[in-house]
Amino acid sequence: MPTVSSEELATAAGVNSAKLRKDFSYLGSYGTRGVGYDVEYLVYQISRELGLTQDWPVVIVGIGNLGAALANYGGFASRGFRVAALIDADPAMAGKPVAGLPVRHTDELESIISDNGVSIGVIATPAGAAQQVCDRLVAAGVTSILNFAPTVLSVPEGVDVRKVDLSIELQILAFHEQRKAGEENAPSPVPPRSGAAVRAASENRKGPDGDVPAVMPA
Amino acid sequence: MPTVSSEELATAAGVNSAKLRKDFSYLGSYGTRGVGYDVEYLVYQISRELGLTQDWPVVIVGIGNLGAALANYGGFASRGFRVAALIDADPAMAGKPVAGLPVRHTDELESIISDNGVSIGVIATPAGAAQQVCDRLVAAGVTSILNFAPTVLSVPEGVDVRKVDLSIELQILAFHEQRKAGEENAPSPVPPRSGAAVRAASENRKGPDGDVPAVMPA
DNA sequence: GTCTGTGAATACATTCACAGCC
DNA sequence: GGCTGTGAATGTATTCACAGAC
Repeated sequence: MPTVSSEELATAAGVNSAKLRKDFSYLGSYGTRGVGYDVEYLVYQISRELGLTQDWPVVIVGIGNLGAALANYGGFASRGFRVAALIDADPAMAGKPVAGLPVRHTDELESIISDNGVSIGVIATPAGAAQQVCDRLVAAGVTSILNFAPTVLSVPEGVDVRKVDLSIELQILAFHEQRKAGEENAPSPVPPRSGAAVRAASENRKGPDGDVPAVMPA
Repeated sequence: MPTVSSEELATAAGVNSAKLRKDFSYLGSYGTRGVGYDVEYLVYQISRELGLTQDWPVVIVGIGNLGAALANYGGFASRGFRVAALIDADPAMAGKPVAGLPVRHTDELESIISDNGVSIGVIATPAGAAQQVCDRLVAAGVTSILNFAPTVLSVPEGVDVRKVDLSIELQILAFHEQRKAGEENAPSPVPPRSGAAVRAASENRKGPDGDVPAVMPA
C-alpha cells in the first residue's frame, strides 16, 4: 500500500477525516491532492516529529516486579528507547541479570546518568524512596521523569514529571461500569452531564505541583 | 479543615476556580455561599459519583512480573477494588501465593468470574494470549477490560476496553524532551502548533476498534 | 464581607464544504 | 474524477463577572 487517503486513515482511527487532515497540516503539507499521503514518507515525518527517530537512553530505578516488567517490555525499543541501566538500592540485587542487563547499585546512579547522557528516568521504587531517587536523578541531569510510585514528586522548574497510577485506569472502567448498571433500571437521578467530567478523569493533566486531580481522594 | 473554597481547591489542582465550581455544579449544589464546600460531604459525594463507595471485585489474568506488580499494588483497595483472584495459564504457578493470594489456573476462569460476580478483568498476559483470554472473560460475563498486553483487543458492543501502553507515557516525555532540546539553539522550524496534537497523543481516546492512534507506528 | 452557582462572553476544537491541484 | 489543504461555520469548553445566599 504505497499511499493512503485521509478518509482511510480516519476510518481506521475512528475520527473525522477533516480533523485528520487538519492535524497533519500542522506538521506540513505532506500529502498530494487527488492521490493521498505517501505512506513511507508520512510515517517518517510523523516519527521524526514525535522523536521516534532519536535514541533515548533511559534508566529504570527500582527493580521490583514492576521495574522488571518494564525492563522486559518489548515496546520500548521500537519507539527509540534504550534501557541504559537498571538500578536498585538492594545490594543483593546488584549484578543479577534482569532482561539481559545486570542490575547496578544506586551508588552508581550519578555516573550511569552522565556516562550515558541519560535525560529520561523511570521511577518504579516504593513510595518512600521515590522523592529521594527523583532528587538524585534531577541533580545528575535528568529532565524528564516517569513516576510509577504512588507519590506526587516535587521537581524544580524545567523538569517534566508524568505520574502513572495503575489504579486510575481501573477507576475509569469502574465509573463507566457503574453507569451501565445504573441505566439498566432507573435513569440516573443526576442529569446527563457533558463529557468534560469523564474526560478530565482520564487525562493526565499537569498542574503546578503534580498531575493528580485534587478532587480525587487518596 | 472542615470547609474548603473553590479557590483553594482550584489552586491545589492547578485549574481555574470557575471551572472547578462549574464542574462541581454538574454533580449538584454541594457548597454553601459565603462559606465554601464541606470537605467531608464533598469527598463523600464525589466518591459516590466516581464509584469509590462500591466494592469492585476484579480478576488479574497473567501473573508474570506485571501481573504480580498489579497484585501487590496498594492503591486498589482504597479505591474500592478487591482482587478476587489471580489467574495464570502455567500449571506450575497454580497454588503459589502472590500478594497473599494463591494463583488459580485458567481452567477455573469461568467459575471464578461467576462465583464472585466479577465485571472487571485485567489482562497482563503476553500479547499472543490476550485475545483468547479476553474472549473467555467476556463470555463469562466481564464487561470492562483493562488491557496491558501490547495488542488491540476486539470485543463485542457493550464491553469497554482500556489499553495501557507503558511506553506511550515515555513517548510523551521524549516528545517534550525533544522540544526542550530544540528550543535551546534554533527556534523550531515548525510553527508552534496548538496543543491538540500533543494532547491527542496523551489521551486514551477510544475509536470504534480500539484506542490506539492510528498514526503511531508500532 | 465572602464565596457559590451560573448566565453571558470568550476561547478553543471540530466539522463542513469547496477551491485548487494532481 | 479524486483528494488535499484550509477558510468559514458550527459546536464545545473555559473563563468572566455578578446576582444571590450566607
